[in-house]
Amino acid sequence: MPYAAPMARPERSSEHLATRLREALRTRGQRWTEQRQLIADVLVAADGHATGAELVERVRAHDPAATPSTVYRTLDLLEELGLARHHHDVDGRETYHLEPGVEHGHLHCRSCGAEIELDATVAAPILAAVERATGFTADLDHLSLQGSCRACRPPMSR
Amino acid sequence: MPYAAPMARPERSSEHLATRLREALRTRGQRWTEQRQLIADVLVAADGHATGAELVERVRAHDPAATPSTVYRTLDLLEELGLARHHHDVDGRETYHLEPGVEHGHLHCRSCGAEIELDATVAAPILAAVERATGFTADLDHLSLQGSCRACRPPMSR
DNA sequence: TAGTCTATCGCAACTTGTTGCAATAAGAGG
DNA sequence: CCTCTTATTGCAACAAGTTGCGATAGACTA
Repeated sequence: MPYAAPMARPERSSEHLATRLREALRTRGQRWTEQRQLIADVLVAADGHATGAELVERVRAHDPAATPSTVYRTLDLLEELGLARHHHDVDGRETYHLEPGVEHGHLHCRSCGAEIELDATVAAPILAAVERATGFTADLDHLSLQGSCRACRPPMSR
Repeated sequence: MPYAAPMARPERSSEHLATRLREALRTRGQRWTEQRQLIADVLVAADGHATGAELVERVRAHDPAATPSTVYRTLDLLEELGLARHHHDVDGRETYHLEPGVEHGHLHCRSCGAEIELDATVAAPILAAVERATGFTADLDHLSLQGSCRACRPPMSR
């Protein structure tokens, strides 16, 4: 049994993101454009994680007229609408991913570079420990730890 | 009794950092320069936390000839020598602080903006919970959580 | 003190994002 | 289909860091 099993994800088809985006924009009096469709599609295609710069590059591959400012503004918008998230990776670069619908945290292994996602069930005892130790209610979505994963941890340390 | 008391810090005088830096540089065949002295002094004076840009600005206030590249390279060097640390704040900006000699993590309250430092004693049960839940050995130095502190948490939530 | 080796510095160009503003175009109404 | 309002876009300038390279200057030796 894996100790941090990949979580089951809700559907993530391009059509669904596009639809949700389109509806959210309508109700806010905002506009549906081809660029926004394209950016949503690219983000879907990048399913795992992608940095801002990577997304800009991929969007421009499809539509050279698109500018970084548009891409970043659209990503901000997706985030505002709760359809995507970003956090800053170890080098400070922005990393975007679709909002999986399920809150989750990240573990980053400094030896092998692995990124492990942490779902609410696995994280619950951790958040409970935070609360007991500090009185602080932490957001799972912003829980991002670095260290050594089980495979990389030197057997003798501690 | 505060739930996350400020930790007792070891001495942090400018002289001590400068001395440690000078010695570390010597043993590595590296050089002691006025700029490095100045940058170390500025970092000491900024005791709490300071962003990279703030440090650059303060260094240039004392020595307008200093360039950003030199400041950032020196900060990297201090980090390599274990004398300073940096992490990325909520906006992705680099925040530097002196290595306090004691590992610690950070809690950031999203309501009031408070930054709370978390020492090893307080954090121990949290790291233990991480290990139990995931098999992952986390670095306290990179533990950085966002959420609501005890004072800001809405009384009825959860 | 002078000479030598090479680490460090300043510069300039580049990367990753962000922001203000004028031009464009989405979408609603006639 | 045309018009009008204003959200969105592209542009250009800026902010925060990073990197390669030639010039400068520590620090060791004689």
